[in-house]
Amino acid sequence: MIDMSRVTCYIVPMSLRHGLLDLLAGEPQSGYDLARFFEASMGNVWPAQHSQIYPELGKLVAEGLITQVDEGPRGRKLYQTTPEGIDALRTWLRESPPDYSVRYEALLRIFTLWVLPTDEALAYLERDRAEYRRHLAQIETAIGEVEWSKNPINRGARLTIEFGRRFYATLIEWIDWAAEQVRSGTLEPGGPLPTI
Amino acid sequence: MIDMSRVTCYIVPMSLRHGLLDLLAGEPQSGYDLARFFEASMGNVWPAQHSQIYPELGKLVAEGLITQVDEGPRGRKLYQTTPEGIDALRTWLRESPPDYSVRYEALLRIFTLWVLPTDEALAYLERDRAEYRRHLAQIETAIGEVEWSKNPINRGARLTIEFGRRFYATLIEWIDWAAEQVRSGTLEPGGPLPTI
DNA sequence: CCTTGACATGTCGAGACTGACAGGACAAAT
DNA sequence: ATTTGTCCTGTCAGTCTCGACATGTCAAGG
Repeated sequence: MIDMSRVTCYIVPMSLRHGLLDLLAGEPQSGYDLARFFEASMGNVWPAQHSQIYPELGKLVAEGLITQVDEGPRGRKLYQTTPEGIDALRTWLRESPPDYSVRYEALLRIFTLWVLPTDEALAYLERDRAEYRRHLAQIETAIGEVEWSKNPINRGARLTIEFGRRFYATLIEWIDWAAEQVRSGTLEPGGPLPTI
Repeated sequence: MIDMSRVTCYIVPMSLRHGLLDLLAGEPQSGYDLARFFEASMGNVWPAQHSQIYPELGKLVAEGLITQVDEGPRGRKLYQTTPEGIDALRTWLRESPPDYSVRYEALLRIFTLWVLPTDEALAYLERDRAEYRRHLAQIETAIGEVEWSKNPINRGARLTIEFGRRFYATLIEWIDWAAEQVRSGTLEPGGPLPTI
């Protein structure tokens, strides 16, 4: 007899695989394309290295969720999502609960900023700010360059990209505020409470 | 001879350990406290389960970065960060490059929203919106309840919490915009391009 | 008395993820 | 001719992370 009281696990992370299924639902792409595209768009909410992408593509082919539609120069393999793959995406959205948790190391570090002297903390925030400006610029470039109107897939992606834009704009506004607080001595002993 | 051309790795993730070092730098806390606190504050940028926290506390004690300062009822163990632990935090901030990547599964899903019919996509966004409102409310409660003025540690945490507040406010504004786009047929074949 | 539920600490196996390693194809420049 | 650089696919060891499992304490209420 199987002890059914023990069988309580239904968790299905596998975010990467669903990201890939989405990206391969439009134009066929290679693992190399995907790795680069991840950097620029989906990578803003779910980063992935090629070392993780290639094995996953293999599994997806084995399960019939994508197929290799062509082979280009230098062994370049082009994949595309099958109808079964699209079904898998639909099931994923419908059946599994979203994971609303956020992981952001760069912000975790701000918690610890009090261990640095004020001037060093300010320099730290300045470096972060520059990074955020880069991200914002990159997203705005993407918004300007890609043909979003093409199909529902691209227009759907445009929705998320728009969040990216607002996200980095908010980050920059926030970090300016934070720098102002630090400048006024918040991180020093007996310093003032941050004010909104 | 060691082939130095191969020694190129310096990566130090270990975010959790530094999160714990920060949290234990003020009032002594137990693993149980930390697990609960993670949910409410640091967990907004770096979630952690107790099953990961307890072993990490053991390692930190072994390395002398925290010490057990007291034992309460029910075997409750109270830890506090040592001066060496604070040094480790400072070194972390100074020597290791921040990881600016964001992981957010709930937003990854929005990429794929086009596989659902418009009405179902709208219901999906509505559920997300409710979730974001919950998070925002929780953060605003935390802002109102905690004594942020106490010390630099708490005031530093207040900086990050403030970002959480703005983050969820931005999410809600964005999702209202996204729902409006979906309502106007963006995810249907031949639908309009999202407009800002 | 005994059940229920919150408090509290811990382990474990499996899967996710990373950086490093490895190697081949093709184009352009030297 | 050969070097350099980008393109392109892949593997692997080690770490991180999670859900499930396991165990025990204490207080309150029935």
